Amino acid sequence: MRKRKGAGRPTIADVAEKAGVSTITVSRALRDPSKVSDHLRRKINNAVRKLNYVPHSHASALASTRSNIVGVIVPSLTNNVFADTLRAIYDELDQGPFQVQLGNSRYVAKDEERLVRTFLGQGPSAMIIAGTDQTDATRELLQNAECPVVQIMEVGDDPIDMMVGFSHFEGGKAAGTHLMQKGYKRIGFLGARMDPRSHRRLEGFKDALRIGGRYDPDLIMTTTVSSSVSLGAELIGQLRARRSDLDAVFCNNDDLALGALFGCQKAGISVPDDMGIIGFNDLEMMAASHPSLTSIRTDRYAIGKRAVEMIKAELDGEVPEQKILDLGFELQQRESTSRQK
Amino acid sequence: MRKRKGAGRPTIADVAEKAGVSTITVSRALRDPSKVSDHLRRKINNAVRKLNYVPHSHASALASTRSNIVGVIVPSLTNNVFADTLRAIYDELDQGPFQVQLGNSRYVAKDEERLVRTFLGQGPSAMIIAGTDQTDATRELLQNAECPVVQIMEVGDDPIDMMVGFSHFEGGKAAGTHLMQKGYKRIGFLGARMDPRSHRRLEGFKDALRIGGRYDPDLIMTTTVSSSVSLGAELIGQLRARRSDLDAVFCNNDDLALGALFGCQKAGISVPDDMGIIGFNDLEMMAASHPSLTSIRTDRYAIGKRAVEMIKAELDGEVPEQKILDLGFELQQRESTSRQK
DNA sequence: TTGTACGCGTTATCAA
DNA sequence: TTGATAACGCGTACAA
Repeated sequence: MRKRKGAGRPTIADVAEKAGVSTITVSRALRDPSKVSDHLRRKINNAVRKLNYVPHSHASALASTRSNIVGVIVPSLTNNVFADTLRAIYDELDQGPFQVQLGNSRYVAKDEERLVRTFLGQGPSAMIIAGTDQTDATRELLQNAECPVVQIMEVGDDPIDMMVGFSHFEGGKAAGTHLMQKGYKRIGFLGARMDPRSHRRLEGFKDALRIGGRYDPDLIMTTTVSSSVSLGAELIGQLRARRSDLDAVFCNNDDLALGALFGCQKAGISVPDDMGIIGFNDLEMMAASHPSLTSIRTDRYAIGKRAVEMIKAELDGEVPEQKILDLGFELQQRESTSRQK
Repeated sequence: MRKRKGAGRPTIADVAEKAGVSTITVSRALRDPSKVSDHLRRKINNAVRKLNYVPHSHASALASTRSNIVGVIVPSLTNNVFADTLRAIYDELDQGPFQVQLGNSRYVAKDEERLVRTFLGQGPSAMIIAGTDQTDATRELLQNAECPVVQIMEVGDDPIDMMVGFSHFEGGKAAGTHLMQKGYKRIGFLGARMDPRSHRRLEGFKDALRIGGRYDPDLIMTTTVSSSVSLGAELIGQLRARRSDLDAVFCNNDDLALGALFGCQKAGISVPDDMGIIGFNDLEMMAASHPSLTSIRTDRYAIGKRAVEMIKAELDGEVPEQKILDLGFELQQRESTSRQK
């Protein structure tokens, strides 16, 4: 007699025996209660409670070739922008039977591809992935995946499946337009990391300035170094050293904007009178600073929430109203661009 | 004949056939190459490559009652403090065969317990959990779990298994001592969230002030509201309204400290001359602000890194040098507490 | 609505 | 060092 011991915990067979039914009835009662009569369902639920039965997700995944995992891939764990979205995803998914599997691609396309491969290997219920700049191989993997796929944080023309986000090009354009409207003339751009979304913000910014006749490539200062507050102070210092007539900057993100503010304060430059500053994302601190900082507000929590809602709808067989959801953005004007003309 | 289709991808049996060996030999070659002869190992590795075989983690977990999952439970996804540690955990774990399973307890002990239950149900290779304040039930679950368990972010007397972190009590004490040394007399405390670690920082702070003869409970201002920069400005305003003679504050964390700085600037109070400010954690922005902000530096990345190293060592059967690892902290003095006496 | 029989892909057990 | 066989716990297919 060769018995293996297993994990020792109750199985669906134990529940079935206690409830006096077959295992498949228990299985059905747990996954879709409507398929089992009230009478048996009650008995089964009682047995589950008494035995403290917990479904064995690996066995379930193996038998059904479908796991309850939702794979989520983001390029950064420390960027606040993704933190809010992740929080929303966890908040939404924790209700149901799903498990989040989180991957960090570190802004490296090949790492992203590897993660997608690994996650798809688990037969996920759905995939959520940041951005629209996947490699061809990654796109193909996801297209062939038999599960809903949502690209988040931005929108574009060519979704793998679904998309929730906003247009970074339009966001950058709005920032540029705003600075011109406030009367600033020599308007610069500070950019860190310069991932594809940053590039699109820059393109939108350029577009606005060209239209306004104020585009000057000499005022654009970017680096691939990752973003930080200190870097904002550094970059604005460098740009001013190059062009002392600079009178406003659009910062790639809020960390840089805060750093630029500190840099100006150290150099004795008055914000907003001698220098206008606008950031991107509108993190909580932007409203609290002194002077308060203008920014482009994006609803990152909503992006995560809606992404999960779209997934749930598709899994429930609902026909989606739209595959692409543009949540837009909103310019929050504050003191840093409100100069007395 | 009733064939089910499976996931369609190559299985260990396909590899075995191609290599001309049995399945179990392939299994062994993959898990512990030293158990298989060079000759067969080479053939197997070739077959794996040719078929593009990827092990099926659910099947493995089912058969072995042990998954490659490392469960990680933190109380917040948006708090930068945990973001750095998480990044380290992902960096370390991405190398090996492990998968991170991340849970967000939202600072709710019951949610934490539920997550622990769920994760343990997956037969994890290890568990990492923030803090030392688990419920009795959670402790018992983890104690009975047949895997390494590391409590992170703080150290204490009574580890479930292992611990990596530092003493929040001592950190708070160092902050209080520093403010007294700099000559501040009426020293307050600003605290948000007030989770157990915040409480221990406060206790350390009180201890220092009592020793220095400067303890005044009237100068302690706390709230259970979650921390933010805006809140820092608000709290220091409230505390000053109550006690206009306040001349320094120890802020529970850096967000509050930055907010307190902004609050002072708005009210026309000079930092550090009329108000000393010290934060906790030393986020990157603290060195960049104007004036720069003193803080207690903690090495959050190292905490994650060391936690994973301890896990790997224990899984490799090594005898740990120590079950409790205190990584300490370091006071970073900056302008916000450097007044001209 | 309920049940029977079997397979999902892997590893533990025992034997050689 | 290698292999045959039987689990691991559950869901699918088919039948009643």
